Amino acid sequence: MNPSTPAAVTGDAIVETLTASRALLGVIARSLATVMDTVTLPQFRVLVVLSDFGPLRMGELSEKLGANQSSFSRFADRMVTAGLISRQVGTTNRREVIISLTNHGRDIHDTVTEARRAEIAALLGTLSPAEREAVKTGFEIFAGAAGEPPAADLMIVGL
Amino acid sequence: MNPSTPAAVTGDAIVETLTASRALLGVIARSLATVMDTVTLPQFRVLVVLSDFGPLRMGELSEKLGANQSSFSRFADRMVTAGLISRQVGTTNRREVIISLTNHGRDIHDTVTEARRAEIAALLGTLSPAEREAVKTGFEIFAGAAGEPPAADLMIVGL
DNA sequence: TGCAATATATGCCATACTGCAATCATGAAT
DNA sequence: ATTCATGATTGCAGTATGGCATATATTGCA
Repeated sequence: MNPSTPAAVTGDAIVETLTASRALLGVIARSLATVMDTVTLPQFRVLVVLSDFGPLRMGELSEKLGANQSSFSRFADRMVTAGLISRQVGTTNRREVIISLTNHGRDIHDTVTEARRAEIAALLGTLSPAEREAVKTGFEIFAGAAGEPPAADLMIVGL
Repeated sequence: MNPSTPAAVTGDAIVETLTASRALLGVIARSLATVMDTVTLPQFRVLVVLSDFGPLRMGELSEKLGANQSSFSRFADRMVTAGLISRQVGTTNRREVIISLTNHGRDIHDTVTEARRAEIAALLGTLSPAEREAVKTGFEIFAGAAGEPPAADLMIVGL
């Protein structure tokens, strides 16, 4: 279409991608800000995992979080005390302890998710239909190429 | 161009945006993983700020980080001990203490930045020139609409 | 029944981060 | 010279997270 080399195009695209990633990180951060006085980042991560997978055993949960099992037991203590999750003895196997979201925990997760959606919706709302379509297409292509990040990667930053 | 309502387009675009944001968060997280055994997230944030603004006074730095000034003094102790930053008495005003990046601190910041660039470049490299262009355009539009996130927002997530 | 395996919890201890109040060092002003 | 203001550090105290080794409870097996 134009005489610029592929390398040059790629260079620009990298810069745009990094800029957009900062912008999206801002959205993520602001959505979290609303609940950061109630939960810590690692704790929020637990809410996300439980929301994705449903109730899990202590061991499964600690493994998914990459945490030491014994560390996680006390980690869970704090979240139970805060009313974010609940412990229940396993029905079939009484030595298992099942962790579930409480309503409060689910509310917090949903609050963040909704804040994120709302901000992005508002942001896209300022665009023309053509621009929205361009954003959607670009993100679609990028997300397809990148794939879903492994849960373990996201935990590095606590989300 | 087609009969779909703006609302429907926006809805799809929101989903794509959220998906892409997870993908980008994965890139960010992996780029940090390489240095997470050397620095903590809050500490890395200091490296970013110093890299952006150059040497700063204790007070300026703690303010930019939204931290209590006395907390930050000991926070700085740890980073000095780790060889990430250095303290220097101010030249004009001897009660000021200037914080600068050490070579080690700069290296760590650059390592992360470079890892991020490299992964995005590799990712974009798998796309056709037309797709790269579409990604660039979409991200450009989105970033333009979103604007640069305030530093305070990024600090919520420690970056 | 006695013993090994499994799942979780506890004892102990270490580090990172945070805030408030008080202190120390330096510079500026009266 | 004394007093006041500024900038940073220190004392004290608390929360969150983390790991290693050990103890407890339950189950399954011999």
